[in-house]
Amino acid sequence: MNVAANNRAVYPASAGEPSAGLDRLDRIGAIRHLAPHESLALEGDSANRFHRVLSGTVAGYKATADGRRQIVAFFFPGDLVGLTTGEHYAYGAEAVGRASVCSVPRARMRELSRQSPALHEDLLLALDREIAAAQERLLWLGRKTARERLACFLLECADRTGEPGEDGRQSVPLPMSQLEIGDYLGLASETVSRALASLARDGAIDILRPFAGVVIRDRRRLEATTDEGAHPPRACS
Amino acid sequence: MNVAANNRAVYPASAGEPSAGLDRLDRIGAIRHLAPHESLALEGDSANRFHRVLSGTVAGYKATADGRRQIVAFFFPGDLVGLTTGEHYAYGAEAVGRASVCSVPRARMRELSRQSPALHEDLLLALDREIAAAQERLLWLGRKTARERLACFLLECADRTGEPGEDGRQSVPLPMSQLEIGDYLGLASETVSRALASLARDGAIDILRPFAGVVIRDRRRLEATTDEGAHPPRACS
DNA sequence: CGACTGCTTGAGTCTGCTCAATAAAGGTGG
DNA sequence: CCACCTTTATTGAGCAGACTCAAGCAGTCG
Repeated sequence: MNVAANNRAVYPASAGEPSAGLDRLDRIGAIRHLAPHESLALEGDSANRFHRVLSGTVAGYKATADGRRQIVAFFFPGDLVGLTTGEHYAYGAEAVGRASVCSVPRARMRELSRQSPALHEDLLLALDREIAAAQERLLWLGRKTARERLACFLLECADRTGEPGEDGRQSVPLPMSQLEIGDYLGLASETVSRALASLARDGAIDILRPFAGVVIRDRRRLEATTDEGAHPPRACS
Repeated sequence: MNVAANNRAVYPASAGEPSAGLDRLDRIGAIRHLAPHESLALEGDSANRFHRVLSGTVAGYKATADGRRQIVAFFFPGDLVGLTTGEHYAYGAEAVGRASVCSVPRARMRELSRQSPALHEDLLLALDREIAAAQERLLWLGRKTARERLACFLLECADRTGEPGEDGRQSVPLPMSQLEIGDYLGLASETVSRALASLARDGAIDILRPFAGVVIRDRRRLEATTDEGAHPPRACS
């Protein structure tokens, strides 16, 4: 069995070093500022433009008829929202807190990507990462406990947006509410609160008060929590 | 709120009418026959070729260190397995029952897709569908009950591989075991069995004995079960 | 015709949800 | 700048859906 390195999604270069190919999009798109919870697109809308996050955070979500909601992805600065070849958006998108995006007409983008192989390559990579991320999260939602999901989530955020702090402790700002974290992880907000408290109790993290993120105090321990198993320490067969 | 039509993934043309662009792949790839549970690729393997399913079914999966498994996708004839721009496979793949695939070196494919816009277009579409499918399933795993997941799954299979039978009842062969269905839906196999029995008791489906699929007896009812809510019929606010 | 694998069904347990009450922040307007 | 109101987080109690463990029963394949 080979599961060693692949249990967390990898985001080579989303926030840190925005790729040269994508950067040119920022110059041709229309900038739009979003208030907290303002909608960028609805699920099923015809998809004639897509967006690149400039600042803040955007959540992509799906919902059931009776109001249950599942956040399908968080988009941070540099990420592309609404990538699809299809006619309609597969998910709705709204701002988490204040945010700004740059909207590019899909037609214009196609044209550009035909001209620039670099841009084209970057788009494929972005699609690829979106698939990998979604599938990674299928494992979380299908097979992991609340504590494990939280640990995975915090490590993901740390790798994507966390500040360096390579002395063992790393500050991880979390712009979204615990309810939104719950909608991302398939948990009730109360469970998120409890799981966070539990991780803090174990000394893996410190919770910022008032809640605005966490500090990873013991990354090793957090990584271990990523796969600790549902039941108490049960031996491997 | 607009959630009407988008709660199930749509697979425009996977089995029925394989696209002309992709078909040419079958001529240049090496055909490989797989025994039940034979592995096609391991998670993390370097991804130098990908595969098109010719017959049978292939499962793509991820696993945790302690052996829990999540099937990320089922691939039916005509589907592409292991599409990625990245260096390594994001998931392992193995045959469900007997299967055959056609393996194409990635390098060769790149070349072809540069020459043929039709093929290129088809590949983008396939990627797109893979994303949409994965995200759809995030909603299932994060927010739906066992019965709901089963109903969604059966409808998905019906739309992808089911035989016509548009007189209200449709035969849906299920080549995979209930354990595998469980690994796909994030459920224990016993729960799958119970949920199936429950749907049959409600008259939505008939279960083929010995287990090899179901017959959709009342599609309407099955679709309703797709979103019935965790708790007993609770009114919408 | 056995041995094995896969499905069914039951009993009991547990994780995570719901409901509820309280507390702490943040935003607003006087 | 403060009182007020809203939103978000915390914590407890109880419930329930799904899991585990276990036994029994086909059906299949050597």
